[in-house]
Amino acid sequence: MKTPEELTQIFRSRGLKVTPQRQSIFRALHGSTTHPTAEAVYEAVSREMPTISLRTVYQTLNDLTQMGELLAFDLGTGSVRFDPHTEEHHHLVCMECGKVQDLDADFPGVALPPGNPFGFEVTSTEIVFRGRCRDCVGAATGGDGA
Amino acid sequence: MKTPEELTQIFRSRGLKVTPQRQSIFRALHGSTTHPTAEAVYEAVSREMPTISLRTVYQTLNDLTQMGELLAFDLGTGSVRFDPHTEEHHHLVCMECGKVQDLDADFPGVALPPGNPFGFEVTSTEIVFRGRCRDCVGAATGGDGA
DNA sequence: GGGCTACCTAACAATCGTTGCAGATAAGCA
DNA sequence: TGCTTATCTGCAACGATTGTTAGGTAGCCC
Repeated sequence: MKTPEELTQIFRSRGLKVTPQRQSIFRALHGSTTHPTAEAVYEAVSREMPTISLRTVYQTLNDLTQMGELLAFDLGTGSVRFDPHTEEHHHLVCMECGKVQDLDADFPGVALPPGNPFGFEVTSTEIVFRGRCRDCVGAATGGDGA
Repeated sequence: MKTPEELTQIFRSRGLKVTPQRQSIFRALHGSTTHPTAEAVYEAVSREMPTISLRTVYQTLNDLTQMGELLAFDLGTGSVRFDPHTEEHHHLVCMECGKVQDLDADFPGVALPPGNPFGFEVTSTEIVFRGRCRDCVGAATGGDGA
């Protein structure tokens, strides 16, 4: 994720206005290491700007996504998540609590079979490991959730 | 996907009734090689049973999913898709038309780093190739969509 | 065949995430 | 400062899905 300052430059250079709302969203995203939903970003921003509307947050997140400064993905957890980490990487999805972790490992063997039998033009490859995160494993085997 | 006959057995053995509606849904799924939405299953079944309600289709699809006879997944195409192909496999997702194709290839190198640094317990691994399907590539490069 | 009970339909409301719209507001520039 | 135009906000609406209710139907077991 670029810094709020860089994003400000980018917005200006595209003729987009840099409003306090947008700056607040930039900061929220820059400080986030998770994969927030639009709702989560809205909550974070609301703390310093209580009058911001959810609509504006969606709008700005979509703008950033279209500009490639943010990735949007939907792993079946109910709502779209935004990822400030725009380089190709993979995900660990906990089926119990819905948490999503980044995985930066490289998987060199992952490519479509040679000859491209599907005629499919691959833009990005994502590996999703589903299962249970450390916390949920611990809660189940060790401390029985109490 | 098990055959309609097998599913009939399974339902019976669980004390669930095997109604014509359910049988029709079994058939629709068994004959499907795609990843239909609930709506698509509803349309297919409606052809041979026009009075069936969408509610019943949702109900039965959820039952099958809970029994593990069907996989439900959401790749960000707007609605949940059901996959009669319950063995581990992968997907090609067209970002243009939303189509989803199965990929049965095996990727032996895909596993979390040894030592399990994340404490993550993997249940299933899915690889999602995003890009453009044959049809959309063809429409863009060749016949300009006409 | 009869009875119990699950199941089905129909209709409607509600939920949730997300987006369209219209009018008010303010950023950026001269 | 003043203007132009992008942006913001609030609200309504949308699409997918589920809950509910009531009444009728029919599967399954004896």
